[in-house]
Amino acid sequence: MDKVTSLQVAQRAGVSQSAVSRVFTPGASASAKTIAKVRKAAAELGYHPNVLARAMVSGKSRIIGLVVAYLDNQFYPLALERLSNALQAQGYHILIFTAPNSTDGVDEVMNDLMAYQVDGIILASVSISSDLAERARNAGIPVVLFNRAQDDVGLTAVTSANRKGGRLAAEFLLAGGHSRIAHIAGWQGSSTGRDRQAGFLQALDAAGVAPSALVDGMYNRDIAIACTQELLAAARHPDAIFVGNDHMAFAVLDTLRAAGLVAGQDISVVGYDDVPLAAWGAYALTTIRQPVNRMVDTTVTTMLEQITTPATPPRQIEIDGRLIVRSSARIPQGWTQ
Amino acid sequence: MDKVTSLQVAQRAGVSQSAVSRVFTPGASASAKTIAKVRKAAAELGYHPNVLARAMVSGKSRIIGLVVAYLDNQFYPLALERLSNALQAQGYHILIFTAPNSTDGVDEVMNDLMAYQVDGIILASVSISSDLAERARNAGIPVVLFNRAQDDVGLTAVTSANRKGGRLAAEFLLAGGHSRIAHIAGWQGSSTGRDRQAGFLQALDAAGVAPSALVDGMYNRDIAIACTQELLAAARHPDAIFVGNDHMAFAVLDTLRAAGLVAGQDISVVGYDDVPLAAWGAYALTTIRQPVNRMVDTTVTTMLEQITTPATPPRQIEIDGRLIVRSSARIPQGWTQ
DNA sequence: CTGAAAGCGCTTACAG
DNA sequence: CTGAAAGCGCTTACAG
Repeated sequence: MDKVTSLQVAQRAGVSQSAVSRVFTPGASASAKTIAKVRKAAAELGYHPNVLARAMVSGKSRIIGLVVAYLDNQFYPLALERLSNALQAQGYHILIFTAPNSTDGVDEVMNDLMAYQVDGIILASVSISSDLAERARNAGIPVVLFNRAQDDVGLTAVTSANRKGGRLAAEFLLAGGHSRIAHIAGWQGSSTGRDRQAGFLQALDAAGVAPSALVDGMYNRDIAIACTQELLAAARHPDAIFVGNDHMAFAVLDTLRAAGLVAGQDISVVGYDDVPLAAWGAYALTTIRQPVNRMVDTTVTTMLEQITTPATPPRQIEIDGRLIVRSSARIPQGWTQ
Repeated sequence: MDKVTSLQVAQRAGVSQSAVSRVFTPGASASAKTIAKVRKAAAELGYHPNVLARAMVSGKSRIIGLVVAYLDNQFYPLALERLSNALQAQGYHILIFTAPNSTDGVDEVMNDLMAYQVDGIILASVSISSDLAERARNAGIPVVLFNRAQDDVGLTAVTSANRKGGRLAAEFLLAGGHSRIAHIAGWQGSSTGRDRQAGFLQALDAAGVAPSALVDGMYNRDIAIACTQELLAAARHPDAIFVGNDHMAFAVLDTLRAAGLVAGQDISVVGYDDVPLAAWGAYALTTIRQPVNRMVDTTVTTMLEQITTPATPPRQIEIDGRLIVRSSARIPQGWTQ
C-alpha cells in the first residue's frame, strides 16, 4: 500500500538490508544467489531505491537544474527536449525553473535550485550575477550557460559563433546587391544580441557600407512588428533587413506581407537560429543556423565533465553555424554555398 | 566552501540544531530572539535547508513529475511554461521527463518518477497502462492526465471539450456551404484525436452529409502533408478540410499554398488548439481554441487537491473551447459568433 | 519556547 | 561475499 523500503525487501529475501542496497548499487559486489533472491523479492514488492535517500548519503542527486526564460521561441523547446533526452540517457533528470529574464529573478531561482542539491545548473539564455556565480562555485555546483556568454562570471558557456553568423548574414546581403540594409537586433542586454550585431556591423564596415537603420528588437515579436512598420514608413525604406533571431524574423515577414511586399523580391530578410518553422512554406526564411544538436551535446558533455572533475576550468565554447539559403532574401548571382 | 548545514548555523547562532530547523519550518514556533539570531547566522553562512533531507523525513518532495511527448507542437511548450509558473507559485517544481509516445516507454519513465518520490505526476498527452496507474495509486501518488482522457485507468483527466469542438468545426464548415468536407484526424490512438473526429462526424451526420475523406494524420507534420497531397490529387478534391490540430493544419496550409491554392477561398481549413502561431499573418488559421490557461489552472488545482486530500475521487474535467474565426476558412453569410 | 534524541531510507567503510 | 553500525541533513514528538 505504501512506499516499499529496502528493509522490507531484505526481510522477504532473507538477507540483510545492506545486501539489498548492494544489489541496487552499480559496482557493488554480491553473489549470484543473493542477487537473484533480492531481485525476486524486489519485483514482488515493486521496490525501487529511494533516489532522495540515496542522494542524501551520496551527495549526488542526479538532478540538473535548468533555468529557461522564453518558451515561445521555438528554439528553446527544441533545446529542452534534446537536453532532457541526452541527460536522461546518462541517468540524470531535469528540474525545470522558468525565470523572468531579470538578473534578480534568476538569482532567486538559483537559491531555490541549490536548496534542491542539484548536481549542476544549466542556464538557457539567462544571465546571472557574478555574486551568484561565486556562490555556486563555492557550493561546488557546476554552472553552464547555454546560448549565452558572460565574460565577467567565469562560467563555462556554450554558444554558436554569433559574431561570425552576423558577418555571414551581412556578407550575403551585400553580395545580393543590397545597399540599404537595416538591422532589427537581438536584445542588446544579451551576448547573442550584441555579438550578432557586432559581426553584422563589422562586415558592413569592411565593405564601406553604413547600416540604414539599427534598432533593438528585444527578441520580442510585438516590438519587431513595430520596428518593421516604422522602417517601412520611411521615405526610402531599407531593401534588406537582418533580424536578430527567427522568432522576430517571422514577425517581420508577417508585417511585410500585410504591407503587400514580397520578401525575397521587394525586400530581403535574413534571420538567425533556423528553427523548424523557418523551413515551412509560409516563411521559407533564409537564416543562420544555430546547431542545436551540437550545442546540446557539448553542453551535456561539459556539464558531465565538470561534475566528474570539479577542477575543470571554465571554457567558452563556440559552435559554428552556417547560412541556410531559402527564399526570403535575394540570392546573389552565381551564389554557391 | 561546501554545503552549509543547520548544525553549522546552530553553532554560529548559539542555539540547538532543532531551533534552526524550526526557524525554517513554516508554522513552527520560535521566539523573536531566536529567529533573529538564526536568520543572521544563516545569512552569513549562506544557508538554505536541504530540500532533499526535508523531503526524506516529511515524505513530501515538493516535486511534481511531468511527462511530455511532443515539444514540437507549440501547444506543449506553452502549457509547460504555465504549468511550471503555476506550480512554482505554490512552492512546487517540475521534474521533466520526455517520453516516447508508447505505453511501454511511459511505464518505464513512470518507474523512474516514483523512485524520485515525486508528490504527483502530470501526464501531458501521454497514455499509461492500467497496471501502472494501479501502482501509482498504491504508492499514493496522484496522477493527472493533461489533454488526454482515459476511461479505463480511473485517473483524473483535464481536457477541452473535444467532441463539442469537433462539432463546432463541422457546423462552421457546413454553414459555409461546403459539401465535400474532409478530415485529417488527430492520432486515433489518442482520446483527443478520437473525440474530435467523433464530434465532427456526428455533426456531419446530423446534416445528412458524409465526409469526403477521413484519414489519420497521427499529429505528424509529414503525414499531414502527404495526406493533403493525396486529397488534392483526387479528381474532385474536397472544398474544406478539418484538421485534428493546428500543428498539422499549418502543414496543410503550406501544402495548399505550394499547390497554388488560397485557403479561405479555394478551400477552407479549420484547425484545433489555437496556438499563438495560428494568429500570425502567414497562417491566419480558423481554429477551435483549447483554453490552455484554464486547462493548466484546473490541472494544478486538482493536483494540489489530490495531494492534500488523498481520498479525492478521480474526475474527468472538460473545459469548453470556442471557435476562433480567421481567414483560412470561408466565413458563412451573416455569421455571428 | 527550547534542547536531546529518534528516525526518514539509503550507502559505505569495517569486520568477519 | 556478507552483516552490523554509523551517518547523510533534516523534522518532529517528547520532556522540560
